[in-house]
Amino acid sequence: MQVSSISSILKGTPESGQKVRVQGWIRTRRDSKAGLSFLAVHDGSCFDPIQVVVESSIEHYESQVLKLTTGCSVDIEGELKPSEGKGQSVEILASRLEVVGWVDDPETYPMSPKRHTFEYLREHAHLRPRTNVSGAVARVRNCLAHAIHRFFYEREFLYVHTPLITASDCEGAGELFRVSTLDMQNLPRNDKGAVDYSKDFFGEETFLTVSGQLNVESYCQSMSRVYTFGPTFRAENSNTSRHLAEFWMVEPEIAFADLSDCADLAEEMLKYVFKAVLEERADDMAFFAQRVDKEAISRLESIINASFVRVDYTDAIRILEECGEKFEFPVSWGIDMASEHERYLAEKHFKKPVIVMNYPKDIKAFYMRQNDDGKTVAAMDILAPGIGEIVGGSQREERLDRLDQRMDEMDIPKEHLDWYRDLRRYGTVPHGGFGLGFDRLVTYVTGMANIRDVIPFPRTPKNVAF
RNA sequence: UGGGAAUUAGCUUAGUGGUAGAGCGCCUGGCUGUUAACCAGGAGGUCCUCGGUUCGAGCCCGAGAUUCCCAGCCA
Repeated sequence: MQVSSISSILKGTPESGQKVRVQGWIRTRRDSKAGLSFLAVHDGSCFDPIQVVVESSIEHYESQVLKLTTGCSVDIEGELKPSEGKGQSVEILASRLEVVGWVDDPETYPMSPKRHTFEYLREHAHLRPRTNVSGAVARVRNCLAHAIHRFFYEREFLYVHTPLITASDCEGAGELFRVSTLDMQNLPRNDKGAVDYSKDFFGEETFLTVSGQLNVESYCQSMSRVYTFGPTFRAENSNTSRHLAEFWMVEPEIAFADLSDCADLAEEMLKYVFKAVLEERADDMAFFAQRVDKEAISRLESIINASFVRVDYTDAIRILEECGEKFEFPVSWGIDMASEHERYLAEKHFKKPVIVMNYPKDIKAFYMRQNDDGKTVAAMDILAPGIGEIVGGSQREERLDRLDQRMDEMDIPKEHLDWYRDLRRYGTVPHGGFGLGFDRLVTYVTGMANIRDVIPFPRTPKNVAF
């Protein structure tokens, strides 16, 4: 007999009165000595489990059904019928129940049916998808990823698979993880005593990428509208609730575009995916609003229906200077804003996502386009309440002479970036894009407090156990 | 990487230098179309590790490990 997902059953297929078969795992078992057991069975297809009623007349009731505990896997057939109890509309009256896998020792089963701390769940990352919260996060994460691809596909963007291994170490986005096949116990040396990377796999030093942007720009210069969506790596010793050593980033790049076009794209994309998650994962979002963050749903609704605030860096600094708030780090034009400043703008002053534009050139990357004022570059950050920077983007410097000038000023070696400079030599166009921290997006949408709880197996300093 | 906090039963935790406590979970029994079920009973402890002070250390001191929070770096 064909297996139905619990999601499709709760949506009405098959209909009440028909035979159904489900496969899943026991969440809880409650017995009535009057001769019934109630099983909550889930299969991950939606937030809710389905209630299965098992009468004592079923085969192996005493020896098996009464021994079922949280986590056991089962294969059940029965009749779908309206529930006689409160709390669910339909339930399955079981006619056959097969225990596929038992739980060895119910007392020490780590996912016992009770509340667990997030720290505890992280230590059991392989079992935490069995919990309500991790399951809901997984479905929302999936929904967001799918919506992002859909958003770009509908707008004729090309999804480009940029490389994860790179020789460029000068993108200025942080410390890199080395990639090497050299024998660490016996490193080849050159005549100066330095490690001889010409003996390494690629014949030179290589690293895991910190961004796909430079590569995706190459495709942008032919395909017009492109994006990459993949893992990126930063070897920073960051110990915060919003940093990962391995995280996923969405990086669109558009040709014949300026900074304002980039900001428009980012805003449109965020609204699109917020709308998608509210429509497609209403069950999980209701759970987050109830148990994790009261504002989880209302926050997204209010953002969908309003424009993001756009403010020039120079004006943002003035707001901070004149607000009367005591900051740990003093505010003046030219500073790289600290968390407290970004939080003040997003959480207290504007109380919604803020797009800060046109930053001082000295605190931004070499590839960002210089503005005519000689002081700023066409860069933007989107600051989200509770998260901080969720998007960072810019219009890129499309003029080769200006790009070279910035590379010289910032001591960026050119030998690995001749190909990037070529893009300005042959049919250059104004273009730009942004990077969206996908895991930060999931954190923001769900209202979860820690980014380590929105990615299946978080990589942070001293943590690669799974 | 800096500053702070934490580590006691399967989990969450209380614990005042002198016999190790609770709630939940688990097991057993009772009760009930149950749904955070309820009632009664029971089992369950390397008090993070090493060293020190003390007649005596879960508690005081030192070192280490790990985790969390804040900050920095960023997405």
